[in-house]
Amino acid sequence: MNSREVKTALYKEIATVTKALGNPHRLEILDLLAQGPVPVEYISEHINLPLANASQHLQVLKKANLVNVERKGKYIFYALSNDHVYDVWKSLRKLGFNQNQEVQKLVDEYRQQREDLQVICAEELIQKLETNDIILVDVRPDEEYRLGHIQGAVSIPYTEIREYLKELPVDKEIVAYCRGPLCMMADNVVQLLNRSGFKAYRLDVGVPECESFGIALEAVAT
Amino acid sequence: MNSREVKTALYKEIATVTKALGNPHRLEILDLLAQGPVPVEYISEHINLPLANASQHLQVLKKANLVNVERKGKYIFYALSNDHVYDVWKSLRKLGFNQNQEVQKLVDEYRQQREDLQVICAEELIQKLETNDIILVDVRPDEEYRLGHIQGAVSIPYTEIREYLKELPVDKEIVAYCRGPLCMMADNVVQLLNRSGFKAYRLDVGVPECESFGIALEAVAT
DNA sequence: ATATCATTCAATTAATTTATTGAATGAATA
DNA sequence: TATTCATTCAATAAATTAATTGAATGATAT
Repeated sequence: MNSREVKTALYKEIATVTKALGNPHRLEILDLLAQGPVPVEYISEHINLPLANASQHLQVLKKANLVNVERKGKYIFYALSNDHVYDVWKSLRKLGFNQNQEVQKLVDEYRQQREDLQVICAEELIQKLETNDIILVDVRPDEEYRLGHIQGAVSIPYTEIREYLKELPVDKEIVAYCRGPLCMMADNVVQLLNRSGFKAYRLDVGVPECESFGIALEAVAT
Repeated sequence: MNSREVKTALYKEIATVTKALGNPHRLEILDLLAQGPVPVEYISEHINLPLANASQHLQVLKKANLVNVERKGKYIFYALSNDHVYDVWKSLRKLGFNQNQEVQKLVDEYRQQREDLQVICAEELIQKLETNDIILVDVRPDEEYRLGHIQGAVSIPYTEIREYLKELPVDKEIVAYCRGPLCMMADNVVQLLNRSGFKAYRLDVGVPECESFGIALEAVAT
């Protein structure tokens, strides 16, 4: 095997993995799996994809070694096979945001309620946690909260936020977070909270990035 | 536009960019463009791809905003549109190496002459440059050397190394480098040098990564 | 042991991607 | 202004990918 042949084979191999990533549904699956291992059914429901279809895409990811499979009782749980996978997704996301005006426009349009939407970064959260007495709210589905959430956060799924409006203290700042930059669950919650008289912020990173910023996580023991 | 529609559009946009990356030839083009802006013809020759085919792939990259186009005289130069593109390629490369045993096997097999191949990392190069009196050799094609190389390096394209064997001093250590981890030009040179009685190493990073390790680059004024 | 049911498979169709060929463009130089 | 030639376009055929449907697995738990 000469150098040209090795090179051809190398790029082919890496392109195979890249191809497995090059599908909107599969990217969304990875973004969801970054929250923690979940069964096929959960994926199918949460990203609005027929079950057989979700399974098929998972097979593609599995063949590319991007996900791990583990059976627990009745369900088969899929998980990202390691941190490199999320790293790639992060850099793809960043590239998409910076290269593609379409992407930026989409997010900007959806977040045009920016007067109501104050975003804070990881460092600001750490500072607020140290100096202020804030309430940290995890607005993802409860399943994902249980798999892992920021230390001290309470779980209020975005679908249930209205029921908690009366219970939340108006005199404390509230920081809401969700899956990550492309996730809009926190946006909606923060908007509603601010319009209801609270002082609320959204965290600009999601649970998967937290540890790299020195934000400790914890999980609900099962 | 509701949240589901925004999400679908977002993932679709990012998947479009990812798809543009998901082809072996296009990945190799990006790896080459990371060395500096070159015309279509240069790409076609160096990655062994018919001209019309190379052009076609470049159009795909262009449509995805991954490359910039600039005419200079007779030639049209293509370049990576920004650092994010190389970041993605880097993380894909890392993922490919870690996930895919095929990739590792390929590189290992090609480098099975490991007795002859001592690899040093960026930090070790910096140390050697400070303490020892070494010779740093850029073994890429001269065009790429001129576009940018490590400060103080001399250009000895790997195709011409045999002609320089007599001129190189046997009493100094030699460090050779090339395009990056997937590039084998330095491997071949280092192997030949060591078998010819020199003390030679290969640098494990390429020119594009150098600056992030604090290794200064310089270019030949045109 | 068997019924349940979460998941995968299989087969079809439609859509997209790729390589190849030769012709067309169009900017730059003489 | 004409000619050169680097690059792109266009058209075709082959190969790959994706969605859909309903049937088939096969491990779990009763």
